[in-house]
Amino acid sequence: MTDVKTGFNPLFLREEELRQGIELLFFAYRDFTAEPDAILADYGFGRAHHRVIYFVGRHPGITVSDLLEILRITKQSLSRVLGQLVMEKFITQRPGLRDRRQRLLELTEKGIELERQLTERQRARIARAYREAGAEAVDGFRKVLLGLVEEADRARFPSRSPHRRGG
Amino acid sequence: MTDVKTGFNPLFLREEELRQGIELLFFAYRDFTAEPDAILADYGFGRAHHRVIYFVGRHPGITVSDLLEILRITKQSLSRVLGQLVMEKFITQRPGLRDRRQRLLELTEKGIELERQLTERQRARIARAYREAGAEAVDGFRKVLLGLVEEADRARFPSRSPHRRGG
DNA sequence: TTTTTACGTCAGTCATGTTGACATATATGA
DNA sequence: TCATATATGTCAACATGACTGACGTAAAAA
Repeated sequence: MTDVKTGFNPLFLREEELRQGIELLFFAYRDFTAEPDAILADYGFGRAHHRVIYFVGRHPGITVSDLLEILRITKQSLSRVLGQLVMEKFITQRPGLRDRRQRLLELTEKGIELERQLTERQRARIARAYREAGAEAVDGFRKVLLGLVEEADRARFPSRSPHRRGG
Repeated sequence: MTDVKTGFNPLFLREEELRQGIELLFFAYRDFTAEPDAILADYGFGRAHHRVIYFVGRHPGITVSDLLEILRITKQSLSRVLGQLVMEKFITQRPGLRDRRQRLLELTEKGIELERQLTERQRARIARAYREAGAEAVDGFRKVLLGLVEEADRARFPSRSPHRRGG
């Protein structure tokens, strides 16, 4: 039985531990977004633009509705940001082949360059944290974060294939 | 030497792995904030109110400047949100004892109740993720997230004392 | 006594989200 | 073929939460 007085809890779910988890997420996310935000400001863009650029870069040819599902915002919100990015030639639209109602989105060369510049900072930050924490910690990080994500979106994260040593 | 062709990288820092980390953070944070956001809407509050309520609850008697450092926003931004919370009696202010210029912030009973209601959802979500991932994964999660946080703020997260089994 | 600090306020602006209504082109099913 | 559903876009109005800049006040510190 759980011993409240001594602070021992077999499920490791003590209040303090959970609050630290909450705060780690807050501080990590705060610092994780700060660097790209500064770069975006130079372009007159904001974090919303980064998200669009990121996911279009990640899924070339993505449809507007798929992007909306990822971002969980309204089409009107997306429209403003996406419109700017298309107008300023960071993203191109082309009609779908099977379904010509769709506007498939892709980064232009310019868009790829900005995406690279933005994501580079975040990649470097993650890389450093991964390196310092070690491979085993990275597995735990992934496992817990995946548990925080809604069931429906977990399929976006296939479990890694093991490292092929020399193969 | 790193073998690019075979995808083997001894530092585990392959592009794909880093992008998955970036996306895990995005999706986890998105879903982590969605539930409290919905509750806050019932009160006519937003995420900014949650952050203030959370950190005042976490550090009773916190000063305005300390809160500003945590949130990394301007005093004008904080002012509006904090002003509402004080006016609607979720938070009280009292002058500092040693320094009477300070306004020490504390949650009222009403504030504590709202904080509990909001944080409960996040705590439950984290608790579930922790439970499903296991203690070892939790350690890794903490280690990596801490590495993402700016050096200056890492001291906010003391390393856990080991579980005392039986007192 | 002067300066600095902690905090507040007024005013204006911007980015990003919302709801609601309506429009258009295309796909799909009866 | 015709009706309906879907993918996308647009206009308008609004709320939240961030920003800068300027100025004010009380208390601490030099």
